[in-house]
Amino acid sequence: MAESELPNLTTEHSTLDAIEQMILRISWLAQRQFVQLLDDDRFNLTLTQFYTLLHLAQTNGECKMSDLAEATQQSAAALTGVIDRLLDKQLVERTRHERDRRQVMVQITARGIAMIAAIKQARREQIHAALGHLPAAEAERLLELLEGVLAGMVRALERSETGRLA
Amino acid sequence: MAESELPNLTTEHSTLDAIEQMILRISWLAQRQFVQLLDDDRFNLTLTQFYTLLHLAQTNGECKMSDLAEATQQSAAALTGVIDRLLDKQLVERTRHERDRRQVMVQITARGIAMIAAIKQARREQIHAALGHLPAAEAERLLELLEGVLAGMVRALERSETGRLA
DNA sequence: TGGTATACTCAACATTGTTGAATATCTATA
DNA sequence: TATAGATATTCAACAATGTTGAGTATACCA
Repeated sequence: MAESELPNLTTEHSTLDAIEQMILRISWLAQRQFVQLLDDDRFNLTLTQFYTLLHLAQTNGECKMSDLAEATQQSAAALTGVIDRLLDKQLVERTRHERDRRQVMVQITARGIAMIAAIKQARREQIHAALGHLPAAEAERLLELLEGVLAGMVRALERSETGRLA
Repeated sequence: MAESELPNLTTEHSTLDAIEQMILRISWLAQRQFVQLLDDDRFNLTLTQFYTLLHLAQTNGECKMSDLAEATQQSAAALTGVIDRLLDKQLVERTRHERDRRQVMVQITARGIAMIAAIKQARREQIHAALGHLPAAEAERLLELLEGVLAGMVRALERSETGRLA
């Protein structure tokens, strides 16, 4: 399917090129599928809001705005607006750092934690529908390989960022 | 929808859960990385513009607005604006269907084709930077597994769409 | 001919993203 | 202790995308 619709722009493409196409298509589909889920009346979150809230759920306690911006790959200015809307939904709280009054600290609320848990459960059902047929051994192997992919992408992203941000 | 075939959630789903997390994170990073690339002065495209142009490159000749909207998962109203901007950049042309004057046909220009080719080449270099370290055998195995993932996701998405769209 | 379906655009609005300026606060130095 | 500069964040103005619903033009059918 993927191979046949590639308009062979160069002579040959390697396994890596095929993996690239696959990752692009899986990313597109995964996000679309997930956006569909988040749009449900129970959640009513955007993708950006979810990723931001997820990071807050994963870091116990408070999180500095600038750290959160870096972790979720957003500019500080963009994050301000996202947090505004999460605040409206009472999913996070915003306070000032006690000693350094410049810093704004964000913390997830109990309601936010419940929201993330509910989304994860729904997502779990979705992923089982998509991948439940995979034999356990294959799943293990896939996980290992994906860990390698993620590590490689993080490194590549960090390298390209030092060239533009720092 | 997923309830009927819901595998027992109480037992042993840690690997699939981990894969789910991994796919979410990789999707997020892959998209961000790609957006960064498209933002380059050479291209200056958004993700939506790219996917729209890509589909036009893959379908030789003209494409109906409504077909293009469905293929790229956008509403007709949203697509109108996207095509407006691709038109400004002289990457596509817009004409009317000769017989059915209601239909608007879009076609990629030579300049658009060159743009897609250049982006694919740059993307190829990016993926090599991220995954070039993978041994060939691992890459082959990863590709096979990703094909399975993609097939599962397409099936799951089709099932969930028939329940809401059709 | 009239009525309805189809194909698309437009208008109004929300969210996200960018950049650069503004504000508040901390820190180091003379 | 001033004060200059660095740091952390927000704000303002704008662009792109997305949604819904209304409007316009065209096709088709009875």
